[in-house]
Amino acid sequence: MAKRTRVTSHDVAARAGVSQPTVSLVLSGNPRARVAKATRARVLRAAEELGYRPNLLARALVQQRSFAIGVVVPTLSNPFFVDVVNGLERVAVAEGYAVLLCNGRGEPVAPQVETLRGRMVDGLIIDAAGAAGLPEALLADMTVVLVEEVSERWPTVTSDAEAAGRLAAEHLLELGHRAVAMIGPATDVHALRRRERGFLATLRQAGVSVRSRWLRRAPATVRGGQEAMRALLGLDARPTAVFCATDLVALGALKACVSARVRVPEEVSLVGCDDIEMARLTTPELTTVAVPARELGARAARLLIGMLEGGPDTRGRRRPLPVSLVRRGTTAPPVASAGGARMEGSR
Amino acid sequence: MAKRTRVTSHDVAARAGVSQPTVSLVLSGNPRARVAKATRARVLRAAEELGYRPNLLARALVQQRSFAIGVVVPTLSNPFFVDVVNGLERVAVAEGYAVLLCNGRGEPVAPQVETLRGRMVDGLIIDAAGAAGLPEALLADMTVVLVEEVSERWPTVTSDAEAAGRLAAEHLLELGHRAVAMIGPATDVHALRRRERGFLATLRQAGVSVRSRWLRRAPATVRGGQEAMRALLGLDARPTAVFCATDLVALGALKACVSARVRVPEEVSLVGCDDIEMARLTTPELTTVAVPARELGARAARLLIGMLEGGPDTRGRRRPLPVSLVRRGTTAPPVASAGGARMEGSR
DNA sequence: TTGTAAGCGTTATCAT
DNA sequence: ATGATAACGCTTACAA
Repeated sequence: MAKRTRVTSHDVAARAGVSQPTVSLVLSGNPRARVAKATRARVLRAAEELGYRPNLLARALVQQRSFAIGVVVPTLSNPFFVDVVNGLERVAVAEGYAVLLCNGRGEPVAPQVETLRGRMVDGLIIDAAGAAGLPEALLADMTVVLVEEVSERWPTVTSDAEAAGRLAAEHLLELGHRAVAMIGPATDVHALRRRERGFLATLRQAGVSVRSRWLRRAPATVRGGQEAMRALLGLDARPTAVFCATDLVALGALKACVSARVRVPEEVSLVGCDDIEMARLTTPELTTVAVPARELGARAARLLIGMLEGGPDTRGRRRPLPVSLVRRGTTAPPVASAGGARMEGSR
Repeated sequence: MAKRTRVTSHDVAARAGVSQPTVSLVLSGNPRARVAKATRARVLRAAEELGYRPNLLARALVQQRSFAIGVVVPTLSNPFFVDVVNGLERVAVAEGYAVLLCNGRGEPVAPQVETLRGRMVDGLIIDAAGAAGLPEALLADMTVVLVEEVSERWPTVTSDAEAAGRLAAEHLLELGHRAVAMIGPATDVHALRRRERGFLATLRQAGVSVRSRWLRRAPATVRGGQEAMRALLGLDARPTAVFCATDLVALGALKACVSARVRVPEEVSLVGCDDIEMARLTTPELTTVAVPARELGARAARLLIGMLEGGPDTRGRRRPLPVSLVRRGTTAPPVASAGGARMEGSR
């Protein structure tokens, strides 16, 4: 709020020579508002002249409805989440909802949810932010949709994360890789765990097991991928292929390979997951599994708004969004000599 | 808002056997609240048991203060702005302000500002979103800080954009480049214009002029850079070096070169601007001018909050934040044969 | 068709 | 130390 008091519906009423509720009647777009043409015109002109903007807070207070939805994402530094948000905002705005975006920045989300709650958002979309770990009371009596998580309690929108892992595994197996590693999630992010599970299960079914030293865990960041890959390259026995839980990790891994002068894909194949824009900008381009981020967001928004508007029961779990393998430059058949060479560490 | 009505201070009052204002007195953390220890304890317990959360909307309404600041950025798909937001959020949250983030998504910002205004944010930070072009009335009686823009009307926080252009030019000149091109901004984004101006002015002072066909304009996106670079490479006479207004553009340009099998930096040098994380992930790594995004955001937040709290006049324009050249792999001296070769277009 | 009155959940200014 | 009472700016019956 600015210091000097803003123009209210009272001011408009005074100027138009009508009562304040009449102003409200005219301006709130209430369909069954029966106002004389003349007064309506006067009110509209007065509002225009005064530059009147309704106070949405006051409106929300009385309507018990803010027409705002809260969105919690773990970070915006991963372009994947930016895409989810983009998809979701487009829908929300079109439906007349404002989006209050809470950037987790890696910090605990509870306070953020708290804030959103306090600001009386009509509903909440929580994306991969560990809603399961949230105190029960925090989300009591809230309308919530979860993205990329599972829950008995709230409806969810997910991608087919296990399929993502499976596709990556099948691709590597098909190329002939048997010495396969993975850089999985360091924290308990549901979708990433499922990618891992799908990957490992598929390998196992093919009779390939991932040695424990080849199953690394790293934060879902470039740096995380970089460090994990560095460790992998430092091992006596190296894998011929690595699946990374996210593209950001894969980009870090690729960087680590380049720094260590390990050729990709000749010496080691790399598969990411998400298909962020950056995946096409490296050389070689990153082979990855495309996950429909925007559609994930759009669906979540549609589902939430549907629930808010109390339409027919839309909560029925829809099937996960399909993912697809995108073959690019970081994967190739393994060379025969794999599994033994040792590198001297870079940097 | 959820359907079933939420617990209010009245409920707490009833349970604690006190009046509602007493509850407010206890819970609002008012320093000069003189409440008996016993009552205070009872109130706190009742609140705890009921899971009471104050309605920030109601509070804002009566206090004429929402403790929220609005932030408008042109897009979150450029990591640079994500960093600005990160820097700014850290400060805001520490100072007890919530951040209402408005993602421009390339669409006009007026409606977004409108929303923020309606939601009674205490102040507004507008980053490179063309606040100058906004209708006068829209920002009337608002407390505003501009980032990376100039304005007589509002205080601003900027980086030294002209220096950014100058550093890029000096670097290229030093390497011996004379056939120099630039991919500038397609729209009127102030900082980008100034980068361009600094670049061109420095070249001119060194007696180098940029041919008009070598001065391209493109949206500040990867695709924009890609297409502009493709056009540049298709020219009969090619430049030996290209300065891109942003890293995203430079990344696109680099990609275009790789696709066209034009070697960087041997055949063409590339300089970006911003120093986003991605700049270090390509091969070769991108030479760029580092701009302190987070610090830009942090300063803006500090300035705005200072104004809101009505501290001493902090509005005095501070000097722009310094930028610095980061020499990496996409720049090298030109080869002698430059300026003539023609490529057959890729794709 | 329009004005009056009530109330949304707070905080703030008084009496008591 | 605490309890009425009056805002804050709006929407929504209900009266006129």
